[in-house]
Amino acid sequence: MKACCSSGCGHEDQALERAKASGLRLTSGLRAVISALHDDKRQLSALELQTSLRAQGCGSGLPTIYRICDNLASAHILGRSFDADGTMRYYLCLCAPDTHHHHFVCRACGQVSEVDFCPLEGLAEKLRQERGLLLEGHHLELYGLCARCHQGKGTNSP
Amino acid sequence: MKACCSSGCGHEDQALERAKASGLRLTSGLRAVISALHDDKRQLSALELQTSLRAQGCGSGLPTIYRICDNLASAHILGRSFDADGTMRYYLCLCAPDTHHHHFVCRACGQVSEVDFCPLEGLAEKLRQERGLLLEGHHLELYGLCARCHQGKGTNSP
DNA sequence: CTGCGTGCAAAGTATTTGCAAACCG
DNA sequence: CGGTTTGCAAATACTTTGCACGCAG
Repeated sequence: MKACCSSGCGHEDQALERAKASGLRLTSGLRAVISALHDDKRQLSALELQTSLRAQGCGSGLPTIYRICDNLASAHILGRSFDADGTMRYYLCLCAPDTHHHHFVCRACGQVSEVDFCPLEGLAEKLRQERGLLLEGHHLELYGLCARCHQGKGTNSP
Repeated sequence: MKACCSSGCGHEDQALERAKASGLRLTSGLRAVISALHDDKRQLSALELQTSLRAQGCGSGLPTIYRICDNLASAHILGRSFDADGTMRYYLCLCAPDTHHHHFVCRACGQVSEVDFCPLEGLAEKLRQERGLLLEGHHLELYGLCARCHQGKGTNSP
């Protein structure tokens, strides 16, 4: 029983469709990467992805995994970030590529929730008036406890 | 004529004091790192720091620079972040260690301004009520054009 | 069939570690 | 003087690249 997004979950197929639309070939490695990131909703490093792919029976090497992820990131299907020790991590980006949104990372289970609004609404205006700073963008990552880890008081282990 | 913080600028001395208070020895390498980060207000990588130190006549090697920065970061005198290609960068953190604040990085000149308020005031409440997410912290980086690069329309080159 | 995607091996680059010598306090 | 800091060399870890082969479309 795979944990999924609450809704009927066409997310995985949707990601594959978008990959195809971007001109990528739907190879077994690519499918496995999307599937892995979809099931395990944490941000995964290349090494973790490889482990996960092996469990699916896909023996892709690290270079291949990096390349698949690069391709998917270029197509805005995956996002990339760096964790505290500088390791690159990938996550499935379900929102439309042009939708401004943020990520909430659970400190306990590592799961990532997408937050579809931006809490920095009036900030650009404020910074411009008070400091003369022209705000063009921002990078925001939220962390804490997700609903399950918080309410259940237990670890929502993946 | 060194560009400085507008005010009388005891920032450099203040950082050194804090380092001493944390039990660090005020060696020439440490002084040079603080001085470099103070003058050039961008976020610097270890390699850039080395170049800058050499200009000051300090020939410290990379491992030493990493160690100095580690020490200063542990004492909350430096902050660390990773740029888009995963390289570690250090910056002087002038606010008190327990003051919650953020950084605005100028896209043109690279200079970092500290923003001493937090634009995410009501967010924790909102996330908890609407999604059951318990927000414990966040990482926010703002980028755009600083006052000089914006108003002067020229590049405020360092 | 045609060329993108993959596998493997090897190269790079950034960062860390070990140990003896140098230095701060 | 005693323990922290440094220098150098070498190790480690992560990521990228080159090239021949295989598979998707």
